[in-house]
Amino acid sequence: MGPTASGKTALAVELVQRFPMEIISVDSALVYKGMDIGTAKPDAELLAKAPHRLISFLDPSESYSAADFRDDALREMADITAQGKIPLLVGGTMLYFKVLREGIADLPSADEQVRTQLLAEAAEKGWAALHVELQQIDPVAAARIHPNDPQRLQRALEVYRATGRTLTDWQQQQKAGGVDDSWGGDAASFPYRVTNLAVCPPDRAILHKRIAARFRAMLEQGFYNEVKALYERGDLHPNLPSIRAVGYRQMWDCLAGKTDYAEMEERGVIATRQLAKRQITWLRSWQDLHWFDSDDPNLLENVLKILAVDRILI
RNA sequence: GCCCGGAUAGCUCAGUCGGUAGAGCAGGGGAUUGAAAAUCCCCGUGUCGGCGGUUCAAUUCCGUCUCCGGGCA
Repeated sequence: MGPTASGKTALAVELVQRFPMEIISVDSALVYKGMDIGTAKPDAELLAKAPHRLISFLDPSESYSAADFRDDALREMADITAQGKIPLLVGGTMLYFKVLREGIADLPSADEQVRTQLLAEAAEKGWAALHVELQQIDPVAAARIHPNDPQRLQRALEVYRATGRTLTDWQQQQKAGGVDDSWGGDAASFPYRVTNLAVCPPDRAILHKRIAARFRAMLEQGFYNEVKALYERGDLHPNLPSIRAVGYRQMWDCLAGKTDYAEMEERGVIATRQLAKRQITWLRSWQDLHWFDSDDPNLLENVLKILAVDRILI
């Protein structure tokens, strides 16, 4: 694990070349086809040396979810372990890591019809009114969800309208099932022992420099043309999860003539920094996490020590 | 050289009819259950350009200097 631009891929490639491991990507943007440069996806040469699972299998017009990821990742982990190898989960989408380990409530998936309806109601009455509505049907969720958080409000109401049961109901059922054990998860739901590793520069300023340098490198590698190709398809739009990804959203605005090139670069870098900050917030409260300095010359050696202690590698 | 307009938070600016000031952005902290690279919450003391003057009190008024725009020569 680690924030964006912290060197996760480089470390993973070193590990997978030396040991019987296989990489599973834990990244909500790498899943998309045709989104390579801006997601810092490993290039073909690197993928040949270090294959990644769960990348480049979804069209950018499609949505993916944490629950989808859990299913897919468990399937890949089973496949890798069946071959006598160790799954190496690498990425920066912390919710995916969390859901993989702890499980997720058996909620219905997104319902476009209900969402569209809720959006229309919000446009008419405002989200505050919908928050009041949620307070009446699910006061526990309403207390947790801020009235200004349309995404979560919409979801909580969607679950109720689609199933007649509240979000809180569903989540309590999950807890009763005992799948939220904090370390390894319940054995049936997540039958693995894990070692949690994070790479990150200890100094935020260093991470910021790496982010700016990498965004510039992406532009030099043809990021503009990559997004232009998506833009010109005509069926994609900025409300899709894919196009909302950091960098893509800013480039989209530039292609649409809303911002100029210089502003795109500035905003792209800013959005990346903000993403990194949120990722670090997740990691700070992560249990049993081993931290490593991205720039430590003995990084690999130190990681191997931990893997030995945890008896992942003997 | 002269005239006009600026100079206030890291940036862009608002404001104080004289009682030491606040927005947006950036930045920092936090939340996070089918969109999560998403979505949201909290956090604002800074020689109010320098120096003088008037005043009980000047960032505010006056003078002057410096710098930055723009105009006239």
